[in-house]
Amino acid sequence: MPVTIKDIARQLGISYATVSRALNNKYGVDPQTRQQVLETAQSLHYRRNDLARGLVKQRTATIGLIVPDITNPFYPEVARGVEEAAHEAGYSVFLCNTAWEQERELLYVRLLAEKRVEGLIIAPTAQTAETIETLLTGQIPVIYVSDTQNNLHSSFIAIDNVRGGYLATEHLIQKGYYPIAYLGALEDSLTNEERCTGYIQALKQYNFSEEPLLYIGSYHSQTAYQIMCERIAESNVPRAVFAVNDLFALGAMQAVREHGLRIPQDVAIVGFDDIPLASFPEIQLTTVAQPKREMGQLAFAMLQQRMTSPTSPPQRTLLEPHLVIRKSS
Amino acid sequence: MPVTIKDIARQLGISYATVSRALNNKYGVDPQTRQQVLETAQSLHYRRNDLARGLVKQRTATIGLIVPDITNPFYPEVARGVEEAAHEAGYSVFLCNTAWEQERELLYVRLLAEKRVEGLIIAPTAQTAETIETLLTGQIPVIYVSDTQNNLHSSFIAIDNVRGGYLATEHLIQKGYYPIAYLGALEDSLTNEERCTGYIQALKQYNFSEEPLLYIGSYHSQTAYQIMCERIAESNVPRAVFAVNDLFALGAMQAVREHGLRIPQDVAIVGFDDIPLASFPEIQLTTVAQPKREMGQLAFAMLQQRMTSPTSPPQRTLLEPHLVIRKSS
DNA sequence: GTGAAAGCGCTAACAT
DNA sequence: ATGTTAGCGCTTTCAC
Repeated sequence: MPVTIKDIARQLGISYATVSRALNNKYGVDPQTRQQVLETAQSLHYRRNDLARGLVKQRTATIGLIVPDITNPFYPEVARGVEEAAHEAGYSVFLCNTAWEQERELLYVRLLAEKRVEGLIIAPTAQTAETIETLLTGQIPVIYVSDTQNNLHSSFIAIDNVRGGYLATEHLIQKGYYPIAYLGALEDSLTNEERCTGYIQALKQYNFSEEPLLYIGSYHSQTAYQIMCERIAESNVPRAVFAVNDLFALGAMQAVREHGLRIPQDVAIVGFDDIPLASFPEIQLTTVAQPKREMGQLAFAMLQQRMTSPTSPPQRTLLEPHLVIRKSS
Repeated sequence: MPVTIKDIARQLGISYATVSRALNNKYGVDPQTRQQVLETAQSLHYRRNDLARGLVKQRTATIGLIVPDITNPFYPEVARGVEEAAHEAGYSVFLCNTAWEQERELLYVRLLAEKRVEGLIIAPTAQTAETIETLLTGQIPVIYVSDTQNNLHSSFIAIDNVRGGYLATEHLIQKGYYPIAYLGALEDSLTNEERCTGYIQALKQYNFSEEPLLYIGSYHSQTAYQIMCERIAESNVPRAVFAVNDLFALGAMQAVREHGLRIPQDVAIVGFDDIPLASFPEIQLTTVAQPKREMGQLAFAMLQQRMTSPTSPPQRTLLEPHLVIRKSS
């Protein structure tokens, strides 16, 4: 049985209210008493019980952060941003990983709500926003990060994926590559759709005769690799590939290189995210950069705003994407 | 103000004890009553308060996982293993990232203890074990992962770093490379030291005339890169490099390649961890593999054992490292 | 099958 | 400056 403030009070022969006051640096405690309390707390290895504290204070100073894939370097970067900002504001953050499973996502939302986190930042697996909203029913403010949301009452911060897709594709078109394929995922769907929309827009804009070439697979690390391998086996290789994210681009790159094709001479590749690896010498992946860390920080700032004034109107922040051209295209 | 079981009870004109029973699927509740309770709970958007529940039950079904660097692909993999195992056992896990800051690590230990997690899995930043132990004073079971511990009363699961360092260096020696440098970090110290010890052992074993060549820097993503750049600038490039981990190896690789040197013809490189990238075609990094996912799963299994029988003797698991030879050496 | 009541560890009035 | 007390939301005896 852990030590409580009552144990301290008993040992000192004082009331436990005084102990509480001393421990929390409140006014009206004799400096000497406080000193004694602090000392016995130390010697008894007292640890305050945040469950009890949260229960009475109706505050936990904790937020939840739910990400779909901790294995994709993009999300850890965002997470660090959130963490930095939260830490500075006196909040601690509980990070949960859903591994692209929608069921887990809802589980964690429920769990975090039950643990009474004061806010939630979610990089959703798909268009689960509706479900999440009904699950929370406005009880806890939510900020969606790296994912736009259709329903107008929810706040999000994301990059302009359509524009990003457009920029990437435009670049490939201007380089004269033809045909250009889009390599995407089923999950991650809204993000995926938007980037794909940008791709199609660019195609239409510049060359309406070119049909979209969509390679869509499930979101596993090997998907992009496999899809490209199949195309190569069929001798049906596109001149250029725009991948929904850098991990997919890397998978494609791997497949292309393993089959002795050169980048960009045989196949040009563009990704999305600008993960640390993209700038690596032998990778040199052209990609649409996202301000990951900043997105995390901003997400927390938005959340804090909603935590302090829940009635404020939802914020919908769309960041400008920025194409980073490297040797892969 | 959130909905409580009292609200449900009031609306139904029953006592809230019954509501609690119904909600928890306890015996002795009229099926019809239960049904009604469930329905009103739903319609009122009731969410149970885990703070209150944990307070009375003295259980939270939650564990904490503290990692030093979520940005290093090694840790997310371990984290997934922990999560999988924990989830299966009905525990949820709160992941905390210390960013290699010892102060933060202690902060999180304290925080998680106050939140009454039932167990802690820590991949420590350094030899903080002593401090952590005194902080917890046996109140919460701890498993150290990916880090051996000197004090015999603590449990850990780690790879045999000395052996790993030995294997890597032995490989480079047998390839005939000379001189061989060790590229390590200040932080991560015990792990670092052990791998370095293995390196020195191999050197002594095979060629006692060769002096250890130690390149030690702080643990930032750019450190390895910078150190190697300096050596290259000085025209003082070792024939081979054994790096404390794959991220360092990658940094070295980047420096080497940017300066027009070839791998392994000019400089051979070996890493440690076998992160997903290591097998990438144009990387092909020889490395000491660690069973990351399994380590996470085992860590949880060990923790569970200690949570159920806290008096059981500490377990000290040392896994066998496995050298994966690729083109970089 | 259900209600009344105690109590988990703590904070915050309200007294003194 | 300190003690007393109520109560946060819940589970769990113990009655009935």
